[in-house]
Order: sequence, then C-alpha cells, then structure tokens
Amino acid sequence: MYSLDTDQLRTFLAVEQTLSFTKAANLVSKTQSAVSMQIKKLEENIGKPLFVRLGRSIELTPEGQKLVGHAREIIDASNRAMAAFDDEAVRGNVYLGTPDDYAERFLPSILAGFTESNPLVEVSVICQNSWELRRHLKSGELDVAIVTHAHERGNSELIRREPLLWVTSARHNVHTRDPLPVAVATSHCDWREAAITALEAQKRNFRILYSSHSATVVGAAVLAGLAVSVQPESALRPGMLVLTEADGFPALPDAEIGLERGLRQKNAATEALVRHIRQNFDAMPVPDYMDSISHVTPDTIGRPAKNFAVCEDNVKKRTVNCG
Amino acid sequence: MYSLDTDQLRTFLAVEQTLSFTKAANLVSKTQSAVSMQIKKLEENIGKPLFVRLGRSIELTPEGQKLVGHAREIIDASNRAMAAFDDEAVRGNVYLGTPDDYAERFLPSILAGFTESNPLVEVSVICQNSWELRRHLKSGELDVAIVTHAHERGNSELIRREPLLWVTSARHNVHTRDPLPVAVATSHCDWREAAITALEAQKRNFRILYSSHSATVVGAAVLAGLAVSVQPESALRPGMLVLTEADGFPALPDAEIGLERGLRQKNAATEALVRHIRQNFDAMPVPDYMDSISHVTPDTIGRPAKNFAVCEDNVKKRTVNCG
DNA sequence: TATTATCCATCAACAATCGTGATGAGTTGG
DNA sequence: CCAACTCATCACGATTGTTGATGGATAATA
Repeated sequence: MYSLDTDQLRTFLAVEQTLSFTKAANLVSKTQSAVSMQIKKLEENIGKPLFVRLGRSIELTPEGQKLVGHAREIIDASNRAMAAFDDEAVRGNVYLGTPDDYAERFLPSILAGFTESNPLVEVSVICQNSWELRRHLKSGELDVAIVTHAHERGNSELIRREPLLWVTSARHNVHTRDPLPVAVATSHCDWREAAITALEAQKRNFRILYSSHSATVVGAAVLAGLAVSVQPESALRPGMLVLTEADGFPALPDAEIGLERGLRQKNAATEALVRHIRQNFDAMPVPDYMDSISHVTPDTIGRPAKNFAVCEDNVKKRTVNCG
Repeated sequence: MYSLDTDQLRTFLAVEQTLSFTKAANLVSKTQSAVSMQIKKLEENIGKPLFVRLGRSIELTPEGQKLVGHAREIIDASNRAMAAFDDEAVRGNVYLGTPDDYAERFLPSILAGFTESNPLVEVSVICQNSWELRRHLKSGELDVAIVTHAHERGNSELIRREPLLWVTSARHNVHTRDPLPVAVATSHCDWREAAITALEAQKRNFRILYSSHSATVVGAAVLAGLAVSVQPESALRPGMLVLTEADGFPALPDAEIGLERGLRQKNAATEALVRHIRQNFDAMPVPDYMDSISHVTPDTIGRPAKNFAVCEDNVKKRTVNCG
C-alpha cells in the first residue's frame, strides 16, 4: 500500500498556487531543483503526470487538478492534527462581518491563508453593509468587521486605501446619456454619498436608476450597460471601463477600508485574525489585468485615457490566475 | 510548518491496533527496530509521548488516543487519493444486508479492513433478520447478505460454523426455574426453531417469555437474568454463562453463517466485498475472554462445566482490546 | 535576428535519514 | 530461576533529499 508523502503534497500545492517551480521553491523554503525532483517523485508515485511543461510556463494536467482537492484535504487534516498537539495553538471561533463585495474579492485568499496557520479557529462570516455591521459590532454579535472607513465615526482602523473610480461598460456608452443613469448602493453608503455629492457639485444632470444592497449586483448592472457607478480599483472587472476627468467625470475621494472591533471581550482567535487581515491587506496585489484597464491614479488624472477596452488576452489571463 | 509523515502514521495505527511494536512491524512489513524508531520520531515531531511502555506491554497515552482519529483521517484521505488515480481500483457501491447481531460483532472490523483496501467503494448496510434479507435479495434491493445458512433453502454459501449454545446470566439462576423462561427471536429464525425443537424433544417444561427481532436485545434479556436463550459462540459476552448437558440442557445443532447473493447484475465492487468477507470470516479469531467462559465444543460436551463466571480481569481485557 | 533573462531538467557530490540485523536491558510466566 | 518475549539502542549500509552548477528551451526585448 503506497502512501502519499505530505512533504511532496505541500510543495505540489505551492506549485499549484504559483504555477512556477521557482516561486514554489521559495514558498516552501527549498531549492528549485528540490521542487523539481519532488514533483517528479510525486508523479512517479501516482503514475500520472501532474503538470504539462510548456517551455517556460507550466499548467496542471487534469490529473493534477484532481490531486489538488485530495492534497488540500490531507494537508488540512495534517495541520489540524499538528495544531491539536500544539499547546500554543490558537483555538476558538470568530464572528467576522464584511460587505458582500469585500467578501467576494478578499475573503477567499485571506481565509485560506488564515486557516492554514490557525487550523483550530472557526471563522463565521456575516455579510451586510457597513452600517449594519457597525450595529452588530455594538450589539456584540460580531467580533470584528471590515467596513468602509469613516473618520468621523472614528472607531475603525484604516487598513487599505484605493482610488474610487467611475466605471461604465466597455461595450456600451451609457456614460454619454443625459440624464446620466447611475447605479449605487441602497443607503448608508459612503460611496453613494461621494458619487452624488460629486455629481451635484458639477451640476450634472443624473438620476439613480439602479439601487441595490449588493455591490456585486451594482457591478453586474454596470457590465450590462444599464448605468455607470463608482467602484474601488480592486473591484474593477474585465469588461469595465474607467471614466476619468477627460471624459468629464468628477474626481472622487479615495475609497478607504477599515477594520472595526466589536465590544466583545478580546480573545486570542480574534486577535490572530485581525493581525492576519492587517498583513494581508497590506500585501494584497493588484490583479494582472489591471494594467490594461485605464484607471485614475495621481499621475493619470487629467491625462487622456488609453487602452479602454479590456482585451480578450487579459480576460483569459485573469481566469487562469484566479480560477 | 511541520508536517506529519504518512508512513509514520501508518505504523502508528498498526501499533495502535496490535498494541505491540513487534506485531505492528509485521503488519507494515518492517523490522521491529524500524517501528520503534518511527514511533520515536513521531513522538518527537508531535512533542508528546504516544505510548507508555509498561515493561513488556504498551498502552496509548491520552495524546496517543487523540492522534488515532487524526491519523485515520489522514490515512483514509491518502488512500482515497491514491485509489482515485489507480485505474484498476474498484469503484461503486454495494448494498449489504446482515442481521443486527452480526452487524455488531463482525461488521466493524470487516468494513474497516475493506475500506482500507477499497476506499472508493461505498457500502450501505441494511439490518434485518435472515428471512427479510432473503426477500430483499430476491427483489434486487440487496447485492449480498450475511444470513443464517440453511441447506434446504439452498442458495447461500457457508462461510462460518460455530457451536450454538444455551446461555444464561452468570449472576442469576433463571436456568433452574420451571417452567424455563426462554428468550428468542420473533419469528423465521432457525435458532429459535432449534431451541424449541430441542426442548420439546427433551419434554422440558418451558415458555417463551421474551421475544424480540433483535438478537442484541435477546442478549440483554439474558444478561438481566430474565430468561435463558441460545446464542452462537461468538455472541457470548462477559457476564454470560454457558449451560451444557451437565446442567441438563440439550445439545443444539451448529450455528451456520452463510453468504447469499442477490439477483442483481454482478459488479466488481460486490465481488470485492464478497471476497473480503469470505477471507475475514475464515480468519476471525475468538475473543480473548472466550477462554474463561465455559463453552460447548466437540471435546467439552458432556464434561462438567468449569470457570463459569467471567472474572473482572477478563472483562477489562476485553474492553482494552475492542475499545 | 540577436540578445538577454527566465524557466525547468539534470547531474555530481555531499549530507541526512532510514531500515536492517545484532545486541542488550527489562519483564513475564512457568 | 530460566526461557521466552518485548522494546530500545547501536553501527553500518543503502537510500533519499538537498544543494549548487550547468544546460537546453522559451519568451521578451531591442
């Protein structure tokens, strides 16, 4: 009866994540040749190739895809087991609140990383808008929440700042319509206020055409060409088009994401999660396809927008990297 | 991040099962010293002792107990993964029928061994009496069933034969009462018929006091001192007392266990299970505490019964070995 | 097209680990 | 008290893993 080697599975998962033997080697603290040999051994053990080598880059074979789930299962179980014997390991559960769009964009990678190093902490996620989340924090239902940072409301700690951008669909031209159709969140949303304030200051003719609790749904409305909206940079998706001052759209204040603590008694699990979120938001990279979406940054504001449409190539790139 | 080694976990489980480094070494095809060293490494890796060495024998520490579950989880996952890549691996599901008392006594070890070598076969177990099982076999609801073997009904393959014994409670003396209170299965049970026939041939005064579908419940009635009953040797439990001809009880025919196939189309999964059951029933050992329960075998029949009560020591031995 | 950088496979050499067989110390049971 | 048995330990040989260097192939750049 042949067994899988957990060490090999760890490097396999590192390769799967990075799609690079060299980067994976760094992740697991080995040399590139060690990674190469371990993968080779693993392939021999299983009897099927796991990666196809396409010259410089590599890709998972169908068998490789299949192994990912099994490997995760085994490694997770191993992590839990080791943590169970580690007296210093953090245990417990945390109730985390977050708006639904953050949940979709940030949470998967954050939680994956967190459970990797804290297998015994159970995180329960509640999705609501920032206003509701603050209410739940005060009533003690939540330990911590990711919210839209607000100076005047004071209690949150700023963990990320991004430009807030006007977006429309790359395949429609709703942004030329008058009055301008705008899609925004239903209420109590700082971005909504920012958008309306900016348009009014410009004395622009506009109307709220679409209004949803969910930022994801707003994004869908934009992509469908129903309306323009405001979105933080990290929420841009292929098919979206950024509107700058060159297009006659007003500048917007930055979108600021904050971390706000609840009134519950502090516990080690919550502290660990907070620390992890802080670090990850710092290190969070901008997706690849960003480069080809025109966007507003201090040095692009005022300059004519270029590269408006997102080319197919980049769309593919995106699905490869995030799928 | 330290990982558990699957190879070490395999030998750990072997030691846990056998409670012996030497026997475990045999199980995993290694030398005893290799086992000793692997366990040592595992203990170092986890940072806690897993076994207490009491001179010649060993025992699991609480930490060892805790590891068993984790180890099983990891090894099972590894087995499933390996099987998933083995094109020859047997897949599918099997519907297995068995009387409830066999399920309790034999199935745990049989199924554990079977899923070890066939991780991708799902076994569904249905508990009924032999008569009902035969009905389900014919209607195609079951692939195979463990039943009371019956020559005249023909279709089953004999896989085990044991003496059928009169049993009573070691702490009561219902077996001296007149009329004799007897507990048996409700109906369609060969052992019930055998018991009644034997008593009638002896012109013994008796009455059916307790009647249940479940052989386990009958066993409980015996232990409670409510009645005597008939049980196959392997069903004897600490606290039971075997009644021989020396006590004035008639000899009974052997209890025969058979394997009967359904009418469904043969599939590889069923064949594998049948093969496994056959082998395991052959090799099934008599539990330790049997030695101290007087029982009827060809060479003990007629001789005076001795060692009637089951001493505490053996009860403990049993829980250690089966828990 | 030539250049350069990057990626993965491979190799030789060294280090670490693992398994073996033999030995020893300790315990159990007759 | 001896024989039998259990587990720990040791030295040695075999295997495996790791490293750093090298080479072939590919992609990006000029």
